[in-house]
Amino acid sequence: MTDAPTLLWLRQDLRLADNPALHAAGAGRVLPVFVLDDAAAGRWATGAAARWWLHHSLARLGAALAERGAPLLLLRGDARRVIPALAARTGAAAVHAGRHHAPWARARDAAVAGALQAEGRRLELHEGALLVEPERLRNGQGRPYAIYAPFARAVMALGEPAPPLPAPRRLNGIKPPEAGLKLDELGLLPRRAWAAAFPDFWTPGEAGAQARLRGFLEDAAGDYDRGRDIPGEDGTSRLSPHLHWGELSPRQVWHAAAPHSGPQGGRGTFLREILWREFSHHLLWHRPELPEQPLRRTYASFPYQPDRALLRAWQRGRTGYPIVDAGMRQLWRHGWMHNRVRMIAASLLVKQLLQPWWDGAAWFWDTLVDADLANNSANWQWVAGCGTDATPYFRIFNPVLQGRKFDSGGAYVRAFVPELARLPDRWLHEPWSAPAPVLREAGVVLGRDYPAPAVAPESGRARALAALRGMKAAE
DNA sequence: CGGCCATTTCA
DNA sequence: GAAATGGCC
Repeated sequence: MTDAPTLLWLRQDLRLADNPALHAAGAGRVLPVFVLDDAAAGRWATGAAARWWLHHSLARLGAALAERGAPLLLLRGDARRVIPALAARTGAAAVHAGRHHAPWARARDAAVAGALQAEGRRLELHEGALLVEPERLRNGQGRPYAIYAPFARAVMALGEPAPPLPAPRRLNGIKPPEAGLKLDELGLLPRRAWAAAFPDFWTPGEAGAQARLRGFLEDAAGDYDRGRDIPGEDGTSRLSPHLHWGELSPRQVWHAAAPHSGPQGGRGTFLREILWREFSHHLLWHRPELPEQPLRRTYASFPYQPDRALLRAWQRGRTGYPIVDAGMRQLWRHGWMHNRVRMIAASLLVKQLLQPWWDGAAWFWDTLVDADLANNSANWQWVAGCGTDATPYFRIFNPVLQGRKFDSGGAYVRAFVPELARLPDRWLHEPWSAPAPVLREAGVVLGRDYPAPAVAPESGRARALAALRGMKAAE
């Protein structure tokens, strides 16, 4: 069976370059396959915005693979059944796939490996989604790192990751035993016009990822230390959705960014952001309860006050806090929110509005094109104060001060909250404080054109600290 | 990857 | 009296 074909099972590694699974499978006759598998993912099935991305990414990947002689087979169903069945029909000796570290994916891969093995075939999982595999990194006590700073130091101390693999020029594809589904038949695109503006901001697919990486390193990376915190500027890399779907590997990013500078300066800061992604993924690997349970167990008794109306006001960008509302509306329109504003918006929901962090996480999961179980869960726990390396609960963002500091010219708020556009900078981040003549001049009636604050500015912080004391008393 | 407030420092 | 500093929540 030396000429037995192999399956290349693509999941979250939708690229040709630096793809170890493709590299291994592409040595012989190969059938690339993608399976839309919502069953195994359960409640963490890909959210609506990420599905939009996936649709377009698969379109580009399918074209690139077909060009090289191995068209992509699209299927839907439970991969625990679909992959072994396809392997049997093609007579494949091996299935190659990139490692996928989410808890549900680990369980699924174990089941697939078992089913294949029972028929004398094998599942080969390849590295490449992370810079360092989670099993490989331990602290002085032999335990996984729980704090970011020593984690990042340890990763940096490992030195350069291996150089990226080239993309194959030609592939020896086999004829699939079935026609599979057309891309449209996967039903990934939203029915409503919600995502209509996404194409103005994103180019899913490997070429778009490379273009974005090069553009960022040429334009914004040098000023990243400052620019990354200004939501009104295009100062971040915006690589997160590309990284989530594996259109780009972290070691490709590393090797593209590192040559330009040492550990200091904009590129060093940028690489440390890439390490936050790495840290979140390691955390999820070692603490699979991360999406569901607070890592600090005392927070299980935190007295959240679930309120559907408050949650909805936050989701729709109608909290009455301009910087937060701008962020929530950016999220709805672009499928993405600037990182600085994510922190402010999340902090307001959890601390001032006393809404459960998992409700916020669920909304982000459905609306972010970069929704990623590790990053999303870890960062929400960080904001909520219940993560291992979390911001202390009493560290409560003041949305007015944050707005003044990071959107001082008001470009961001004016872009997404047009009803406040004519307010002068002085009052833009706290319209409730503006004198009546100023509001009149700007054509704003609070409560009609723009909501009054969902929680009174002077009481939000006190409420949050009172709730924290409530939790400690309940221990 | 804070904010608040008391206190100090310097114009 | 504004701006910087430091302890505490």
